[in-house]
Amino acid sequence: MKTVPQEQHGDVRRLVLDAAISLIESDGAESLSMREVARRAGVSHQAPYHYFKDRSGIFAAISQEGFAALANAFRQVQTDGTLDTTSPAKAGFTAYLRFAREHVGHFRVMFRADISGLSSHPEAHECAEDAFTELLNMVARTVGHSADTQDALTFALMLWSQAHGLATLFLDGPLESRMGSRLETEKQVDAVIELAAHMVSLEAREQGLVPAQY
Amino acid sequence: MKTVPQEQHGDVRRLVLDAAISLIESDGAESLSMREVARRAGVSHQAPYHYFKDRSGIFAAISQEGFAALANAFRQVQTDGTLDTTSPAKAGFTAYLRFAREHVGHFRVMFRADISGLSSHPEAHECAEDAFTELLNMVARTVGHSADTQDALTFALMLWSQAHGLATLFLDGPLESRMGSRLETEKQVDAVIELAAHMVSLEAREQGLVPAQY
DNA sequence: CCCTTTTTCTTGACATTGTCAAGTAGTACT
DNA sequence: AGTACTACTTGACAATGTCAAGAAAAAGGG
Repeated sequence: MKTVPQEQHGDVRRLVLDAAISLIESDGAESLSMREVARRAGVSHQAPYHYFKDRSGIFAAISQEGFAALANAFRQVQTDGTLDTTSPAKAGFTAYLRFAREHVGHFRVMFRADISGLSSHPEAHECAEDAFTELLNMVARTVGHSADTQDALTFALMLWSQAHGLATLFLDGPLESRMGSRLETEKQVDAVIELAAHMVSLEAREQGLVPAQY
Repeated sequence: MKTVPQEQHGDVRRLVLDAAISLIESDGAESLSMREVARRAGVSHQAPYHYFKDRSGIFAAISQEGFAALANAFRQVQTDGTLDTTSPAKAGFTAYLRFAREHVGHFRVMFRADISGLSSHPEAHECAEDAFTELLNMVARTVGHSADTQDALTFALMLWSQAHGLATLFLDGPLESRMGSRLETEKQVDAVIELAAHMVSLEAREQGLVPAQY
């Protein structure tokens, strides 16, 4: 088993990653600079290169971390057995939106093919695959289990698209100005979630889906 | 030692924009460089500055162009009076995804708050507002007209989220590797569209929505 | 035609960036 | 002590965004 770099003394790797994430949160991925990150971590401009091959290495590490956290979030959606069968998708939607809001820095990297590093960094790619698997599991668990694999995939993709679109539109989309306060925005998101979850129920009923309890 | 003006007083502005868009399409917005764009447009490294205030000015122009084109696309969805009442949202979804696929360069800029310039460039912002208005119109026209303004907004946002999420996931998301061929991907997208459109029909029927024909 | 003004583009310069190369202080083990 | 390795640092270089200033070309008027 491989040793994962843990909290040693003043772990520079962690400092660098956190600086990068907070930089992305505040100014977007565009303006992440190796040197600025190093500066904020209080190290020389070359220190980060000891932990990350290059700039894209930092992005890859962030997206890896992000997908791992997302998979975790999926895993924790209603595993306690108390399923809301009238609105089975709501918990999933809410969890996705919360993840996006609480991990803005990660989220902004994970879904950008040009910087996510999923194609070039296998370890990040694996975490993404894992997250997708957990998504499928979550859908089967909460909404229902399709007999046909293809149908299950399509259903899951539809749900993911809905959640992902909502998250990206409200995070980075052109809606900020249109919405008034932060509270207003929150209310609007909840309304969309409610509507979408209701539609999912209708569809699930028509398809005769039932949650895979266990 | 200067290059012959092969383009007849060709609009440098257009050349620069097209070079930028194609660069973003192939390598992502991250790697758009003023100087590379100028090089591809066959002009000096400072020529673009005559048409765009700075790098962000180019992005703003692209997102403005993009939102204008998107508004246009919305306007053209089923204006011929032949509405598909059993699957009223399908045309809209399809149009959105076609727009995304045919304007990848624009699309990648329009929905990134850090580079879209919507907050700093009013003319781009206005085009975005316009596109949103046209979205609302399109929804009322094809799916149905809600009495309650709030409901109509929520419904439109739900539809937009669904379409947008699907577009972004398939354009830049972690699905490329999972999908096999390009054809496979296309089929999967169509399946999701079909499912989503079906759900919209169910919901519209329950809400008693009817398309606003005129 | 020439002269002036404005638009359009160029060259030059500078600070900042990503990254390679090489050096150095500390720790671990022999 | 010596040797190897880790975790950095300093130095250098090409490339980038952008400011400043100049040149060329076009436009307009006499």
